[in-house]
Amino acid sequence: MSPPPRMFSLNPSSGIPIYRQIVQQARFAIASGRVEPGDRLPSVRTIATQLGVNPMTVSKAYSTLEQAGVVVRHPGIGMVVSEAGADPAGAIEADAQALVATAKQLGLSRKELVERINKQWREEWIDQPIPLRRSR
Amino acid sequence: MSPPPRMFSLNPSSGIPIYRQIVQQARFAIASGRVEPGDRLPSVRTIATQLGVNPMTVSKAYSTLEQAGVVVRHPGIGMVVSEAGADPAGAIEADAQALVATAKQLGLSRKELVERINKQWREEWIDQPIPLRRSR
DNA sequence: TAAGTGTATTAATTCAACTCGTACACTTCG
DNA sequence: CGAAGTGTACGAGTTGAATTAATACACTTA
Repeated sequence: MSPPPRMFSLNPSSGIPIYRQIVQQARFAIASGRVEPGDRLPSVRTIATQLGVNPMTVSKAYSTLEQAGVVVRHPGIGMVVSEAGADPAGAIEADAQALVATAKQLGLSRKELVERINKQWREEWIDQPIPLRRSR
Repeated sequence: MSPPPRMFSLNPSSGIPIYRQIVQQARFAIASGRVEPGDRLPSVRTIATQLGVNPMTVSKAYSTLEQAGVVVRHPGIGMVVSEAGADPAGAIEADAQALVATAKQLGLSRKELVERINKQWREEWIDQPIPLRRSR
């Protein structure tokens, strides 16, 4: 009943902070269904050892995920993926709200804003998540 | 004759950088029609004197506006509002780009993102939203 | 030429983000 | 209870981007 060997891996040359890489990979793992609500994430020390970083760095990642409602803290047990955590829409709620507010302030119509989003969608293909190291 | 008495003003307690305040106010002035394409913006030194800041600070704001296509530089003349500058869509480009990038990373489809925007649009009817700050 | 435009260059400063070391509170389970 | 596991509060160190400014310059206009 061992979880996937290595859930996280680092890309030192990416320039992305360690704790953010962990957050990203956890979110992606959940979004892709590799980890489901109710599943436990690896312990802070487990990940810290695997990645060779400080436990506090991992803790910061977990706190971020908890703040976002992706995960729930179970004292003495660890971090468990929440039900709502599986919904990726929640993760962008804050950004979406801010964008809509600005658009309205500038007098943009809803259609214009949506059109802008669509255009951006077509032009944007960067930012693939860090490749997962799957040992198999 | 005399142009609008004071096109720009500073809010020192806002925490928003000076040059960003200038950019914002210029954009709102254009979006609201107070300044139209073809109009000239006040000179760098005029604004610098009025606000008591360094000309370079104003210049940075103008460069930002030029970069965004809001304004065109006319050597020896000054900065003139461009035709495309009247389109407020450009002002939200950065935020839209960030939102799309995040959504893609989370595995959201384009339709789901747009639906999210629409929902947010309906729920949002604040009178004077605080302008966006950069998301970092 | 005189007076007006914007800006390249350089430097000082600030300030938030990031990471880590240590010690602690807590829960589980033998 | 005690050992071993969970996450974390606190504090400090480092770094790097962002912001603002002083100065001198290139350019256009009239």
